[in-house]
Amino acid sequence: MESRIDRIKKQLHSQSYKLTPQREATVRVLLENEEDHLSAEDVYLLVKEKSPEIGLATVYRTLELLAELKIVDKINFGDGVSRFDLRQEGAAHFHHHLVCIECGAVDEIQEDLLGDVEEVVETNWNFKIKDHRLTFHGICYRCQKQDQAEQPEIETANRS
Amino acid sequence: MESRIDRIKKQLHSQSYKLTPQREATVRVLLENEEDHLSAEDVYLLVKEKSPEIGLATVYRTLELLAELKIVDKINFGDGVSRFDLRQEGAAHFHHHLVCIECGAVDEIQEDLLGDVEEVVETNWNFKIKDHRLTFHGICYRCQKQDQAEQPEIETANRS
DNA sequence: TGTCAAACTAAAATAATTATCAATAGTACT
DNA sequence: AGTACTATTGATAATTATTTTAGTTTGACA
Repeated sequence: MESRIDRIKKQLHSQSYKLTPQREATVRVLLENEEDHLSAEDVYLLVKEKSPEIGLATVYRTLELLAELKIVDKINFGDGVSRFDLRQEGAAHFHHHLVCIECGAVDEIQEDLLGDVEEVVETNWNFKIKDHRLTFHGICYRCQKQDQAEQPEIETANRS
Repeated sequence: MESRIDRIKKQLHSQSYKLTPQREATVRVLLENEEDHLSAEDVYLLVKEKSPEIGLATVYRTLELLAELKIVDKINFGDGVSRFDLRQEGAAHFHHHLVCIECGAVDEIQEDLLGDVEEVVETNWNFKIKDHRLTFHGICYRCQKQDQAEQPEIETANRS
């Protein structure tokens, strides 16, 4: 955990940026909430709990900076806010997302599913891929289970 | 073209919405610019050319409605504005996008590249997929060509 | 210690989108 | 045709997310 911060520090230094206390606080929040997909506002509120004097603009600037250095990914699920996600260390590409249209949960897929697809795109469309975003919208396993429990008659009803 | 409008009209009627002149004007703009990925503002300006009395809010409302009925797709490339795209008729899935990080151009891929991937996701993650978004970020063929023309020495320089 | 640039906070500005609300158009019924 | 009703619209205010600005603080280095 600490080592993770150290490495981020080095990444910043290598581009002659500094890991200021505010930036460190922001990174820590991201580390502590790696599972979630926090919006800038979310990050701001969490950072504020530990460092109340921090400004929203600083959080925005820090996230922007981290995104530029590819330490975090800025993603957009179409709900109007940008979300920020720490990159897996050493991951060459972006992970994918499963967005549940019932409960809004966002799960991650770390595996790279697009190897073959990328090859096709690079050769067929002559496009040099640098990054990708893949998001599935649908119903997560939790909601499927719940739906089944609530409306077990659906299956028979449809059989008419 | 006219038949396309007719079909959209029917789709609206089937949900008891009407194809008002304003809505028709908006749809026409989308049809005439099917290749582009217009923002709400873009659509508004184009609609205004033919029907100057139309209001911005109406365009937003219409686009929202069309998106709800799955007649258009609302996409978000992370540049802060939502873009709107007519669905291919009968297309079960969303088409994919190639966003050039140099010139900003957005090209489309109509083929469905994700058949296999979706199957994997549905079974391995137990996720019922309803829709997907796949966007590649990279360098389009136009910029690749241009880069080559401008800096033909790069290749030899690297060979040192 | 003094200087300078980077980074900070708070507040104002901007951009995109949404909500409000009175006016209008269309429709259904008499 | 006339009235009541509902959907839709345009203008504009409000909201939300984000960026910029202005002035201040901090910390590295001569």
